[in-house]
Amino acid sequence: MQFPAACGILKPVTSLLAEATGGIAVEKVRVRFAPSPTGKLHIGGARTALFNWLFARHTGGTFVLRIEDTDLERSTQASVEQIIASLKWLGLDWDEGPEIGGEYGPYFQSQRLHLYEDKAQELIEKGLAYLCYCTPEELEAKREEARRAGRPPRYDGHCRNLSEEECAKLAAEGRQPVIRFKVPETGETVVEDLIRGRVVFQNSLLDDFVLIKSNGMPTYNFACVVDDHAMGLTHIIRAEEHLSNTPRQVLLYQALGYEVPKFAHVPMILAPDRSKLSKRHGATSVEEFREQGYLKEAIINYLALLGWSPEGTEEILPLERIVKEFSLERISKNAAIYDVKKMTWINGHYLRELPLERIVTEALPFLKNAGLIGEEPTEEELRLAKESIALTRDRAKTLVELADGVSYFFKDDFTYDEKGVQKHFAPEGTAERLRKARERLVSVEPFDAATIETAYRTLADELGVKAAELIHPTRLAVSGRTIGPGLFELMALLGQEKCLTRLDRAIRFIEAGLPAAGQAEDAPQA
RNA sequence: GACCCUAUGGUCAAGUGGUUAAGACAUCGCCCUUUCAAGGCGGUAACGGGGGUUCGAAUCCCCCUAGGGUCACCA
Repeated sequence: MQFPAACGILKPVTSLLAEATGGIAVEKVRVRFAPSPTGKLHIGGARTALFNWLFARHTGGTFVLRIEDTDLERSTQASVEQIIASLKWLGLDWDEGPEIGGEYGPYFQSQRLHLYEDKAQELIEKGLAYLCYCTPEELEAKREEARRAGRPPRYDGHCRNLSEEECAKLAAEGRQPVIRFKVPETGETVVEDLIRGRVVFQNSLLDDFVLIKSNGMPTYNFACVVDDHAMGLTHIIRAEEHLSNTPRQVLLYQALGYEVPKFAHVPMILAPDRSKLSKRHGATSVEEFREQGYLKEAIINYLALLGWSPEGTEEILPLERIVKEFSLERISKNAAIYDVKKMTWINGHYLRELPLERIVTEALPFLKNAGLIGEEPTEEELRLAKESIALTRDRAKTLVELADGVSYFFKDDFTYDEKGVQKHFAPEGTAERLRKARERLVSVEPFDAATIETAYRTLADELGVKAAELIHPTRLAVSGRTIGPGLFELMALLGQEKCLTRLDRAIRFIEAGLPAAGQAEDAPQA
C-alpha cells in the first residue's frame, strides 16, 4: 500500500550496500565515445566524450573509443587523426580503442562489417527484417508525393512481403537491395532515460528503417546497436539529438534478444543565437580553441559546467574534483548556449594559477609563432620568456594575448601606442624629464626594481612633479604601451642598456615633433 | 507538418510545495593603484503566458507559446 515509503527506505539501503562494498558495482560500468570521423572534434563532441570519460573514471569503469566510419563519402583518415589528437590533448584517455586495442576490437566499424552482415542475416531469418529493392529515386518520389498529400514521408513497406520470385526478378534488373527492419505496426516503445525519464514512442509512427545499405555498409542505428552490445557497454551517454533515434535502437535490441543498456541523453550545446553550433559561429573545434590560446584545463572545466553542475557553488574545479563529484543525476535537461566569455575567464584563471613552468611550456609555441623566439630557443630566450611571462601572465586571458603582451621584451622595433603618445609624450617638458630620468638611470646600481623605483621617486621629488609624470612616459618609451606589468620590474627585466637605448629613442621621437592630432593637452597640469 | 525534448536574470546555473529565489560569467559603480589586470565591496537584472491542484506553487497537472531535436541507403 505504501510503496513510495517502502522505496524511500529501500533506496538508502542499497546505496549503503554499495558504499559498504567499496563502491563495487554489481555490473562494471562500460561507456564509449563513438565519433564519426567527418571533421575535427567539435566542442559538443568533446563534451560528450568528457561526460562519458568522467562517468567511467568516477565509477572506476571502462572508457571505450570507437570510430564510426561507415559513411564512405565523408569519413577521412585525417579526421580520425585529428579527433584522436584532440582527445589526447584534452587528456581524455581511453581504455580500449584505436592505437591500444582491447578485447572487444576492432574499434573501427569499417573493420566489423561481417558482424553487421551476420546480425542482419539473423534478423531476416527470424522474419524481422527483409530485402528492399526500391531505388533511392523511387523512394524520393514517394516521399515527395506523401509530402504533397500532407502525409508524413514514411517508407510504405512496399517490399515487406515480396515473394522469392519477385525478389529474383528485381535482382535480375540489376537492383542492389537494402535490408530493412520490420517495425511493429502497433504498440509502443519505451525509452527509459537516466536524464529525461520515461519517454514513450508509438511504433506506428516509425517506418521500416534501413539496416544495411545497398553498398553493404550498416546504417548508424544498426551498427550502433550491434556494437554497443558486442562491446558490452552498460551506459549509452550521448547528445540529445539521438533521443529520437533511440526507440528504433530499443526495437533492435529486443529483436536481437539483447539486454537494453541504460541511456542518458545529454542536452545539446547551442550557439549564442540558439541555433546548432556551426562554423559560422567562429571557433567550434577543440583544435581551434587550442590555436587561440586556450588551455585544456579551461576547456575541460568550462565544458564540465555546461550541462552539469557540482553540488557546491565553486566553479573553478580541477579535474580530480570533477571526477570525484561527477554524477549523471546532476546533468541538466535544457540545452545550453555556449558562452566563450566565461571560458575565457576560466582560461585567465588557469593562466595565472597553474605552475609557471607549465605556462611557459604552453606559451613557447605561441612565442615562436609570433616570431619572438627561434625554433630552437637559446638559453637567453628561454630565460627571458620565463621572466616576462611571470610578469605578464596575470593580465592575459589567452596564450595569444600572453605572447603579444611579452613581445616588447624580445623586439626593439615596436611602435608607440597612439593614444599614449598624445597623453604621455605630448605634454610640455616630457622630453626633458625623460632625459633627466635617463641620466639618473645610468648610475642606478644594482639595476633592480627597488633601486630603480627609489631613483625615480627621488627624481620626481627633486623635479617637483608627480611620480606618475615620470612613470607613464617611461613606460611608453620602454614598451611602446600604456598598459603592462609594474614599470620598475619591467625595466629591471629589460636591463639597463635597453632601457637607456629606448629612452634615447623616445627622446629623439618627441623632439622630432609629434604628429599633429588635435589638441595635445586639454587638461593643463594643475 | 508529425513526433520527441526543453522552458529560473543577457549567458551558465542552484532550487525538487513554505527561501529576502543561491552562486558564477558578462555589465555598471566604488576601493586599491604608476597603467592594465587581479583582488575587495556594492548595484542593475529572472521563475514565458493562461488555467487548475493545494492553506500555500519556480517546484505537481493541463493548454498555449517559444526554442531545440528527429523524421535519409548521414552519423
